[in-house]
Amino acid sequence: MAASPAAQRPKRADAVRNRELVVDAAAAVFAELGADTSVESVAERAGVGRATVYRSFPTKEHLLAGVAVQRLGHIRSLITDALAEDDAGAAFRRVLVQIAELQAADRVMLDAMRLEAAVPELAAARAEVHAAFGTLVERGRRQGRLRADATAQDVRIMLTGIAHAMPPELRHDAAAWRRYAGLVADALEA
Amino acid sequence: MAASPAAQRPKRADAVRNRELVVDAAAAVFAELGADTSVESVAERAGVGRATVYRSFPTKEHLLAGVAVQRLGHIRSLITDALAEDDAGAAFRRVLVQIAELQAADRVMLDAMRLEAAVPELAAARAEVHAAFGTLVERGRRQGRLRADATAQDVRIMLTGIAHAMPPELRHDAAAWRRYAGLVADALEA
Amino acid sequence: MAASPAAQRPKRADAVRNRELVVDAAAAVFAELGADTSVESVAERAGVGRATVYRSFPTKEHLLAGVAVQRLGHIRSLITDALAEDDAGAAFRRVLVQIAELQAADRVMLDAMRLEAAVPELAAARAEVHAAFGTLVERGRRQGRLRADATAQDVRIMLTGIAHAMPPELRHDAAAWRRYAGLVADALEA
Amino acid sequence: MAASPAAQRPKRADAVRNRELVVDAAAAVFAELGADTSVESVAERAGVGRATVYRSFPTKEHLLAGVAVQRLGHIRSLITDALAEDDAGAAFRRVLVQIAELQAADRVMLDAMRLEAAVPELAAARAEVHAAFGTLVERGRRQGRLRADATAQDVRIMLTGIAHAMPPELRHDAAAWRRYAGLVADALEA
DNA sequence: GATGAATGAGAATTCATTCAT
DNA sequence: CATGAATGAATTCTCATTCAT
Repeated sequence: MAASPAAQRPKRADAVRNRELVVDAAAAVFAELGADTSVESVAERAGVGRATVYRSFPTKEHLLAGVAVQRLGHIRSLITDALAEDDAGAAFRRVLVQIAELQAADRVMLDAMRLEAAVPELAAARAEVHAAFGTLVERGRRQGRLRADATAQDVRIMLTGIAHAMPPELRHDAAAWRRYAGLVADALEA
Repeated sequence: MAASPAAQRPKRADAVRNRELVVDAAAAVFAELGADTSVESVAERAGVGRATVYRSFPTKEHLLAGVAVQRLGHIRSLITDALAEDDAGAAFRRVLVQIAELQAADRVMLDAMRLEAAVPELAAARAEVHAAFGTLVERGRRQGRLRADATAQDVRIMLTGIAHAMPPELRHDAAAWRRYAGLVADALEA
Repeated sequence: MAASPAAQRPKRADAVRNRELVVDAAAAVFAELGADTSVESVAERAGVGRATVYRSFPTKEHLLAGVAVQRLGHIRSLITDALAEDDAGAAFRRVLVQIAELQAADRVMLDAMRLEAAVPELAAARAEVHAAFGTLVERGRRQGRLRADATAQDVRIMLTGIAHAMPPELRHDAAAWRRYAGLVADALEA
Repeated sequence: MAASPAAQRPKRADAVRNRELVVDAAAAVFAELGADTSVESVAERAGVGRATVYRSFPTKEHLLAGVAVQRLGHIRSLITDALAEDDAGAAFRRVLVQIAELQAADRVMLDAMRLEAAVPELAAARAEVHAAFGTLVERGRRQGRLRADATAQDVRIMLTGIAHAMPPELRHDAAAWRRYAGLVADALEA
C-alpha cells in the first residue's frame, strides 16, 4: 500500500529512456577508454547533449557510480542464482567464470571501486553484492570446498584485479577468462 | 670503437644526476598520488624546474616509462637472484612475495603497463623481465613444482592485478600481501 | 471601445495568479541571493515549473524588471502619501526613511536599475516615481526646506547607493537605516 | 639587513610586467563591465593568454582582490597626504572629492568590497585604509568640524554607494562628482 | 496551459608542453 | 644548461531558453 520509495517522482518516459541511454553509453565508453574519458564523449556516444548527461547525473562521479551500480546489479543476480544451487563448490566456480566474462573488455569497475562511496546507491549496491558473495563463500567453506580463510574480499580483489591487468589481446578471449577464473577458484579451494 | 661524440651524447655528470633526481621524484609522487599527477608536482619534489624534467624526458609518457623501467630493473634483479637458487618452487614463491611487497602502496606500475610500448627502453625492460620470469617458471615446471600450463604472463596478470585491486586499507599490510602472493603461488603450483 | 480580443489578451484568472506568484518569488529570491540567481530557483520558490516563469516573462531580464516595477509601485505610493502632507520637509524626511527601510536587506533594486530600459513597463514606472519625487522635492524647495539645487536624482543616487554599500551586518538594522536616511536628508536640507 | 619579506622570490622582470598588465586590464574591464565579466575578456584586454592570468592570480576572486588592493593603496596615499594638513575639515572634504573622482566610472570597488576577505592582502589593505580614514575623521571631530557621531564607515558607505548608483551619463562628469562628495561632506559636518 | 526535459553557449580552471631569459 | 613564464587545448559544470508531452 505504501508507495515504493522511488515512486516519489514517477519521471517522464523520455527522461527514463535517456537516462538509460546515457548509462549504457557511459558503460561502453568508460569500458573502452577508461574512466577519465570526457563527459563529452559519453554524451556524444549517447547521442545527446552534454548537459543532458548532467540532468541525470549531477556529477561525473555520479555517472561513474551509475555505471557501477548497473553492473553490480547484474553480478548480484548471478550470485543469487548460484545460491540456489546445491553444490556450493561448483556454483562458486561457475560464478567466478561468469563474472570474469562480464568484466572482459571493461576498465570501469576498478575505477568505480576506487570511488569513495559518496554516492549512496553505489555504497548500497556494493554492500549487497559483498553480502551475497559472503554467503556464497561461507557455504563453500561449510561444505569443505573452499579453504577456511577464503573471503568474499579475496574473490573481489583477485577477479577485478585480473580484469584490470588483462592484456588487451586477451580481453575478449573467453577461454582465457575461463582459465583465469579457474585459477582463482583453484587458489581458494581447499 | 668510440661512437661519434654527437651521436652518443656522453652526458654531463650533473645532467645524469638530475635525471636520477627526477625519476626518483616521479616514482615517489606517482606511487603516492597516481600517474595523473601533474608534471609540476614531480618537478617540485625533485627540486628542479619544470623544464628540467622535459630535458631528460621529452614527454610525460617518457617520464612514466622511466619510472617503470627503473622498477622493472629491480624486479629483474630479484628474479635473477631467484634463478641462482636450487629449489625452483621455493624460489618462485619467494619472488612472488618480494614483488608483491614492492608493489605495495604503489599505483604506478599498472598505469605504466597500460602504456603502449612507444618508449623503446620500456619495451626492452619489459621483455627482459618477462624472459627472466619465463625461465623461472620454466624451471619450476620442469621440477614439477608448477602446473604444466603456468606461464610468466599468468604471474604478471595476477600479481599486478591484485596490486591494483587491493583496497587502500590493505595497501601497506605486508601480511596481506604475503597472503595474496601465496594464493597466487597456490593457484599456479602443481 | 473594446480592444480586439487577441490584442488585449484578457488573461485567464490562473495566469494572472501565476504571474503574481512568480514575481513575488523572484522578489524574495533576488532580494536574498542577488539578481544572478538562477531562474530555476525562482520557479522552485514559486512552486511552478521553469517554463511557467517564461510564460509570464519572456526573458530573465523581464522578470527582473517585473520585480522592479512592483517595488517602484510601492515607493510611488509612499511618495503620493507624502505629497498629501503639509510639511514638505518632514514629509521628505519620512519618505527617505521609509524607502530606506524598504530597501533594507534587498539587493534587487540596484541590479534592476542597471538594466537598460529595454522593458517599457520598467521605464514607465521609473519615470512615474521620478516625477512624483520631483514634485516632492520641488515642494520642499519652495517651502525653503531643501537646498535650491536638490533634485530627485540626488535622492535616488544617495539612497540606492547606500543600500548597496551597506555592510551585511547592518542590512537588517532599522536604526542604522534611519540614521543614514537622516544623513541624506541633512545633506539635502537647506 | 633582513631581506624584505617580499624578496623571497625576486620574480622575473617579465613576470612582474605581465602581472601589472593583467591588473590594469582587469581594473579597466571590471570597471567598465562589472566584476562578472569573464576572465577571458580580461586576458584579451591585457593581450595575454587566459592561463597567464591564472599564473599571477590563482582565482578570479584573487584577481578582483588584486584590483581592489591596488585601488585601496591609492586611496590610502590620498588620506595620508590629507593627514599632513592642518585644517582637518578642509582636508576631509578634499579627500572625499579625490576619492569620488577616483571611483568615477568604476564598478569594481563595491564588488570587491562584497568579497569575503579570503584574500589576506585585501583584508590588510582594507584595514589600513579604514584605520587611516578613522584617524582623519577623528581629527575632524576633535576640531569640531565633523559631527560627533561621524565614522569612517559612514564615509565608506556613502561614497562607494554613490559611486555605484551614479547613472552612466554622470560617471565621467567631474563636476557632478565634486558635488556629491560635497553633499556627503555636508551630511557629516557638524 | 503547465511541466519537466533537452540543449548550446559559455565560464572557470588545469595541464602538458614550448620559449625567452 | 636550467629555469620560470606563457599558452592553447581540454574538462567539468551551469544556465537561460526552447520543446515535447
